[in-house]
Amino acid sequence: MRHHKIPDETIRRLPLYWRAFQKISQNEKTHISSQSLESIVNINHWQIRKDLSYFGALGIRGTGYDVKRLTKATSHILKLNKTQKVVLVGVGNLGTALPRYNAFESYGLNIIVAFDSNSKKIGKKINNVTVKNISALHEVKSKNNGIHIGIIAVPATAAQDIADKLIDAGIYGILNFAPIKLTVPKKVTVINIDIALELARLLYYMPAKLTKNKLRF
Amino acid sequence: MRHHKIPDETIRRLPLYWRAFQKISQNEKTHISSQSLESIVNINHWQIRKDLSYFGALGIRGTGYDVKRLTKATSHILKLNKTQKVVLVGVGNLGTALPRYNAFESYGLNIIVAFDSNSKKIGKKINNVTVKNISALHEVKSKNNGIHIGIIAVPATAAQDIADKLIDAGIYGILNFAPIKLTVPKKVTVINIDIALELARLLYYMPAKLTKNKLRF
DNA sequence: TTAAGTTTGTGCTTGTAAATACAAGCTCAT
DNA sequence: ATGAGCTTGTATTTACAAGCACAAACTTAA
Repeated sequence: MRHHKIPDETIRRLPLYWRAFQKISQNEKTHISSQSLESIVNINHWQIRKDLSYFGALGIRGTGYDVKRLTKATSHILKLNKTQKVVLVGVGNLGTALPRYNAFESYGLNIIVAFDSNSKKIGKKINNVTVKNISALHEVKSKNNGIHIGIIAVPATAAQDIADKLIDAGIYGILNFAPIKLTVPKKVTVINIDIALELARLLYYMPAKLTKNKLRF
Repeated sequence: MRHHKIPDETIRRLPLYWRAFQKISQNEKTHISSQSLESIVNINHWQIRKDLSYFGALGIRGTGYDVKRLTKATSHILKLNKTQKVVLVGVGNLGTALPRYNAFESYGLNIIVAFDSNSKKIGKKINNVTVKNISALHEVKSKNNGIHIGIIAVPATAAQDIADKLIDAGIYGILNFAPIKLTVPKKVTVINIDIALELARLLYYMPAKLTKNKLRF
């Protein structure tokens, strides 16, 4: 199994496993079966086994998975074993919420600096994160301080320009909240979160009778 | 094609098309080909044609798609042709950002009331949205005012309880920001946005040399 | 009217992930 | 040490979505 390409969907689930392992290891339990893990993470036990098997035989038949070992393994795979520095661009409504959002900490992710173009915001501190002028974005590179991930929380019109600047500054991964598809070199990975789109999509699944509108087209 | 089940992935792209049509109809253009649409939404032209064909023959061969007609059709499918009322629960860091987030408006989505358990926040207004005590959540039902969508932006520990309450109050669709898988009846649709998870997932795709950590497991 | 040029709609192929079933491997009690 | 009872790892099947190619249908110009 080891040399197969790991499915993206497996990677998507991995942080869930990791978070569960963290929680379990706080209890006294040293081992856990895929069956009991299922009830924690709400993922089928066979799916769990298949996912974990991509990274080699990590479990012990008859006993289950060694929680410590799995924590170590998934930490390593997801590169969560040391704190990761993140740069944020855009401290508007959404951007301001992110440095305060403590869910990042649980993954060892740390927003260490923010940038904005609005001069009123520059110099402010959001939960210990200083907001700098966007023209200083290149500093991220020159300081070469191990920042490889950026969050874009600017309006759609500015997003591509910011993405280009981030990549210039040595960023290899972008979490993009702007509702636009960014064009980036192959070496750069972009993950999009389009909140309004998800909400709009949700509407489709609503029972039609609730939102009755007769219309032919 | 009409009677086939429409793929979820098609539904996921539909809001993107819709947004593009809105923009195009502001220009003078009355028709657009899948080819030119590709350059706007960054989705392959054959994918666009296949997606749209699920809803019947909406285009004209040799000419393209009638923008007005498509706007109407996609609006109807996504139920975006009239303003949709949304209820928000939890006005913490993330929750506070959402009523101010103008991206919702562009889809005709309208947060009309918010709830929180923190007494300090109750009575406040966030961008014209009043924050009420969470104990009054049932009002949503009694008023029966056409609210069928809820946003959960509370801590993971409280999320399931809030979900239950929302469903009791007549909510059929939940946008869940809490990092937990909600258990809901089949008639209710849940869409999850787990921001920290996406950021953690991004790490996996980063070049290993950048975050060098040697470790065997 | 006809032929050249466009553009859609869809059948077919390929790729990817979920679901299933079960053999292989481990533990523990006797 | 042996067999009953678990639990993993994976081969196979099933389901779904992407990618492709091209005939069908329309437009326009002569």
